[in-house]
Amino acid sequence: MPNQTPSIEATFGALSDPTRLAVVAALCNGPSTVSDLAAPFDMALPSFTQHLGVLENAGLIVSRRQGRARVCELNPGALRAAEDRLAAYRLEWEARLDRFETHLAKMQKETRDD
Amino acid sequence: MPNQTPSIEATFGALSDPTRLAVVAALCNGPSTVSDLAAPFDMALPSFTQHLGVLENAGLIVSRRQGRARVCELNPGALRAAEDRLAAYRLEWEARLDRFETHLAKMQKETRDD
DNA sequence: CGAATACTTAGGTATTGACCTAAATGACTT
DNA sequence: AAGTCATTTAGGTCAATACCTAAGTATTCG
Repeated sequence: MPNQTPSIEATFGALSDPTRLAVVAALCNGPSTVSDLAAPFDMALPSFTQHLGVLENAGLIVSRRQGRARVCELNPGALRAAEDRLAAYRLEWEARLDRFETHLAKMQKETRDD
Repeated sequence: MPNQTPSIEATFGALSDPTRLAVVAALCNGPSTVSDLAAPFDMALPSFTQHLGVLENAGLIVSRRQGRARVCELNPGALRAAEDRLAAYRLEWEARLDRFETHLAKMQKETRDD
């Protein structure tokens, strides 16, 4: 069996390599076989399929056998999950900044009122 | 000198570790010193500061010396950059799906019209 | 069936990454 | 100036990752 719902760390880890990032970009244009995906890279095939394994374990791609080839496809759900996670951090930080600024404004007002 | 504008791979790599992800989460609540950040982790300090170094090289945090302590702070710009990159992939994929569905619909219509 | 195609499996090397301890620095405190 | 606190530097271990070559399996084609 492939894996459970992959951790967000695994997703980010999968995206932390230029080869794998390029594969994700390529798959934006639609599903593709392993060898078509591998063609642009100056890398032995077993090394390349290892990268595909990382992407698949991270849930970023799915694949199915089709005859003697294997077709890979992007899973936009995983992209969205990573995106949402980052947005949550950023929003939390921005909310804190807002609170801080409100607090500062109140302090200044109180100082004026003394 | 610290570094140039960090690559998106470096950013994702920095986010691919549970310790570092927890640091990012902690820094959402505001700036903090190295030892305050380190306190929750069962890890020697030099190991922990190595993680901070990875986050800083990736542009996810910035730090300044303050007396004998070092204060770290989140850089939401880097979060946003990573978020935008993921969104771009996802949107490209979704646009492709739309085109594909439009194409399918047209094919069906033409078949009916034969 | 035999040859070609599309991958996968097996197994090895070299670099990187995550941790550690011990010792050094730099900055306040008394 | 001596002591303490916050962090860094130095240097070493162990496991994981990124690659490789060679050989195997599965599928299609002639």
